[in-house]
Parts: sequence; structure tokens; C-alpha cells
Amino acid sequence: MPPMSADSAKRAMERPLQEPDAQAEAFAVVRQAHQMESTEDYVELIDDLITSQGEARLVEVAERLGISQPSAGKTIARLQREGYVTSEPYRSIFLTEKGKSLADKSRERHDVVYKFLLKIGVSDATAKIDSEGVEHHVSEETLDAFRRIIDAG
Amino acid sequence: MPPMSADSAKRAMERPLQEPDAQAEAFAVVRQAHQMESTEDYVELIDDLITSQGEARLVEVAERLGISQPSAGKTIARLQREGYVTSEPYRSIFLTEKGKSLADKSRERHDVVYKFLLKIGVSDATAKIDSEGVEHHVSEETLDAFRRIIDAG
DNA sequence: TCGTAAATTTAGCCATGGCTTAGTTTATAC
DNA sequence: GTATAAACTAAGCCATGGCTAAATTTACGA
Repeated sequence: MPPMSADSAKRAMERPLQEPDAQAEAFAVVRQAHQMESTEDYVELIDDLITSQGEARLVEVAERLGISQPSAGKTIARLQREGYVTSEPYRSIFLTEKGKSLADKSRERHDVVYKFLLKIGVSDATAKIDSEGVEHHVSEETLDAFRRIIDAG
Repeated sequence: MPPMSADSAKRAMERPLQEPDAQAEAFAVVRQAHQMESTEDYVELIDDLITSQGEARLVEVAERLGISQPSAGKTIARLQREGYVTSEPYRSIFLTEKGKSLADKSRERHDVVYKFLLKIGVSDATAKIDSEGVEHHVSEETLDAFRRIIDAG
């Protein structure tokens, strides 16, 4: 093992490693959040499309996600397998109860993050982009902290 | 197309859809961030291990990520292919210049998010977990907003 | 009604990143 | 110095989620 530099020693003091299992747990949470990410993005988007346009077509879902139609279709098939949506061949996409309630929860979370970012002075364009990425990784506790700040005047 | 309910009409007013290409862009940013996520997690962890323990062994990387050794090894191989790390068979793992500078940037970002969460009243345990997920999805603009709040008394 | 364009599906490609099982190398302890 | 344990690699499995190209179905306008 090479000797430790002064700098390294300093950083090791200031920023000690976590316990291995606590750190592993944090990464596990991220990986799990990650698995739900695309599911949440899809149901949220589908719900928005149904609300604004009366129906959710694959072509529109793909366009708004910025991916090809077959890619979107493949994921929609998974969502159907997992009970979030229903749709018959060549028809538009509907949310199940399960899908709708996940969509509602996701949108709520998304909105809190978005409004919070605006509140602390982030521009609208950046708030839109960052909230899309951040929404899947904030716990209820953090959301509550965000809500307190939103509501504070 | 089915008729729109009163509720839906209301929500459509309050939360209009974004432009398709702006929305697609936001998702593209998330997907790209996503591709960098594991790279950043690895180099940051490897750097921390080198600093605290003098070297980074695969067994430790795997343990702290909470995944199997072969899984960690496969990703390390990718990182080597992409020029972030070097390592010879059965030896410990080193960061290249490129890897080291990414690690530094990631740690900085991670620390800002972590400290910010503490500052707004999130518990230490939650701040550790959430910062792990959030760090990859905050823009420089948002980080600056976080820094302002951290520095504000 | 019928031809064409748009939407959707199918098939098959690729990379990532999990996993297990089994083999190899290294390090250690006796 | 050698046996054993620990660390690592190899091989091969799986699901996800991108892609393209080609086939099919639907919808629409002339």
C-alpha cells in the first residue's frame, strides 16, 4: 500500500468513508428508484396526454420522450405486463387504476420539485429539466423540506 | 376521442403540456445523465477508497456498491476501456487523470447536494441516501442556487 | 371504394448491468 | 514450501431499453 499524502490524510479526516453496508444501502435505493423511473415517466406522460388531448397515442409518447416508436412500444408492453396500462393492438393507451395512482403520485412529486427549484431562484427552463431528473430520487422527507420552503412566503 | 371531464379541463389549464421537443430534450438530458451515473459513482468510490485505505480493491468496491464482485468487475472493465481507470489482472484499481478529475467533480457536486439537504433540515441518514441519487441530475445552475443557500448564514 | 400515408407491430441488432457457477491466481498462515 | 482461503476472472444467463428495417393495420381523402 503506498504511503498517504498530506492532502489525502486531510480529506480522509474531513470526509470519512461511510460504513460499507450503509453505503451499499444508499446505492440499492438508487438502483431501485432507477427501476421505477421509466415507469413513472411513462404513466405521468400518458396521463398528461389523456388529460390534454383526450387520448394517448404511441406516436405522441415516443415523440415526447424523444425516442423511436418501437422503443416506446416495447416499454409500453412491459407496462401492460406489469399492470400499469392497457391497450389493444393499434389502439390508444389507457391507464389502469394502478397506473393512474402512480401517475398522480409522480406528478405531485414532480410539481413539488419543480416549484421548489423556481422558488430558490432557478430559471424556468432549468427547473423543467432538472425536476425531470431529480423527481425520482427525493424521499418523502426531502419533499417535505421542499414543501416547507415553497410554503414559506 | 372521449369528451373531457371538468376536472381534466381544469388540470389541462393549470398544467399545460410542454412543447414536444422541449420535453424530449429534458428526457434526453436525463438519459445522458443516466449513462454517466455509474461511471461517476465508481470513480468517486474508487477515489475515496484510495484516499482512506491506500488502495481500491475490487472486493471492496463491490461490497460498498452492494453488488457481486463479477458485476463490479464487468463495469470496471468498461471504465478501463473508456479510460477512467487502469488495473492489471488481480491487482488493485487506479484512476487515470481523466478518472481522477471526474471523481473530483463528482465529489464536489455530491458534497454540495448533501450539505444543502442538511441545511434545509433533512436528517443526516436521508441526506446521505438522497444525495446519492440526486447528485447526477442537478445542473450547474441548480448547484449554484444550492450553494447560495448553504452560504446564507 | 380504394389507394396511400400514417401508425403500429415484428424481428433482430446492440450495450449496460445485474446474477450465479466454476476456474484461476494470489496471498497468507502454518 | 505448501495448503488453504481469499480475491479475482471467465463464461453464460437474464431484463431493460435504445436502435433500424420491414411488414402490417388503420384511417383518410379523392
